[in-house]
Amino acid sequence: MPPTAAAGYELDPKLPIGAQVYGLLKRMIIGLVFKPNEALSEKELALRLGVSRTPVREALIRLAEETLVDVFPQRGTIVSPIRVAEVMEAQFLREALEAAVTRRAAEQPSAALIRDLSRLIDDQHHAANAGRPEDYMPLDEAFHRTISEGTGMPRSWRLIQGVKGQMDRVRFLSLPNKAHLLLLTEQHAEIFKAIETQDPDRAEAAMRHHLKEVLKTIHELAAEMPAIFA
Amino acid sequence: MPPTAAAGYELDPKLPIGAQVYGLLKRMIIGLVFKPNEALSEKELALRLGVSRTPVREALIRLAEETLVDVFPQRGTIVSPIRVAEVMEAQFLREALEAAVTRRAAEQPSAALIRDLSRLIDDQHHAANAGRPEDYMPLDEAFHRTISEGTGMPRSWRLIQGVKGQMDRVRFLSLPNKAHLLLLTEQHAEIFKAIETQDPDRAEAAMRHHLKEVLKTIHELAAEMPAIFA
DNA sequence: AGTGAGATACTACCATGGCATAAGGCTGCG
DNA sequence: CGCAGCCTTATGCCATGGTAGTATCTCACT
Repeated sequence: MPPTAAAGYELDPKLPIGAQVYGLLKRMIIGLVFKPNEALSEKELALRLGVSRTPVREALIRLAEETLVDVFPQRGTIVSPIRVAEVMEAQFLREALEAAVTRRAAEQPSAALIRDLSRLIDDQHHAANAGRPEDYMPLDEAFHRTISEGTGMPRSWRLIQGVKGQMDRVRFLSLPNKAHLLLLTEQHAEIFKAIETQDPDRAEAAMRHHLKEVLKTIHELAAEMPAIFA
Repeated sequence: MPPTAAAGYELDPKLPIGAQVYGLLKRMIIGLVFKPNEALSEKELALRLGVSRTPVREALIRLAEETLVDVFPQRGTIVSPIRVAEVMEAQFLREALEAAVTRRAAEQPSAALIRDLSRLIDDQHHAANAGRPEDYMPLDEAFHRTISEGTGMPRSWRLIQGVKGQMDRVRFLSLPNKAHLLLLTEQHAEIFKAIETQDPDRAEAAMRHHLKEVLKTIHELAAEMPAIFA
């Protein structure tokens, strides 16, 4: 999880500042530290992060491309509201991409891919039983990233990540419980088995089914908390 | 050397400079005005375009995300070489996205979509018979964009555009002749008919077949002119 | 002649300052 | 009392200067 809004932004001056600011702001937006419709000022962010406005601006431009912020020229920048239509489109695009990649993975899985996925599922099983979502989420992310990158498609993961932000923000609204984490792990295992046994149809179907889990919560949440939706 | 670059590439000071520089550089890279592996200096580009280095830098960052340029921190920026593996991945991702969108379009096509596509195909037929590729390319682009945006998925077009650059650069190497333009139009018409008659399977298949046309030329070209490939 | 170390010249990177523009409040008039 | 127009204030946008880092070139030394 990101540091809180109040304290502890530790930026490493040795690494490119712009990229760090981007990652930090993105995590804070997804983690709802910055709420939808909240104003984000270049000047104020730069002040609070202890950097100049240039890298902040670069980060905001990148976030705007992912529609996590809305930039109004000469007026201001706000955290974008959660627009149901956009979340649905993101879901659709992610499913299209990840289903295709998973199918490809199942066609010719490398030994390294099998090994990495297997290990990740073990770790997920432990984290799920511990019941701590904050430990689980990075493992979930790693699972999906590994399928893309382990199949020789690094760019597909970057595209998926770009659309995923909208969905993650919704997901963050509902803290999954232990049972839910175990269910997710079970679905991951199913995807893995299909890849391992080189069954593309089954792998694609399992991935599509898995991704639809997120969708289920959206409509419930939209009804519960309409304030932060567009 | 004049303060502005080659004629026809001038910038409107009233519009956001950064976005204009991005579009201009992208067109020049795809159009091979800037050759693969050619060095691009922030300072020199700014000088030639008559703007400051800041918007040039912003444009280069965006182009780097599309892997049209490679930025080496503190060293320099070059036009990325045409990497066959990247072109193949771009092709794969584009097909996954556009096949899904086309299927969706065929499920519930709006009247406006039918009308717009129909008109575009007429225009393409005329441009193809005239045999001028430079007139045809914008129409081709519009056809694909219209399917995405006319189906309520504006973001899908942005993703497609992001990966398309790599492929367009390859396509630019082989000037299509009149027969080829007519073939493309025929394929567009087939996609259109499938959408119009609400036949998702046929629409998706037609789009996949259409997109594979580009692939055919890649390997031939890679053999012909290995110099500009990675 | 070959090699290594240092100076140099280049790069992208970040900081800062001035600018134009648009929203919102205030004032004066109807 | 209501509305229109000005003005203040804040914003993002662009220009420019300084900094740190890297490759190359030079020259001394082996």
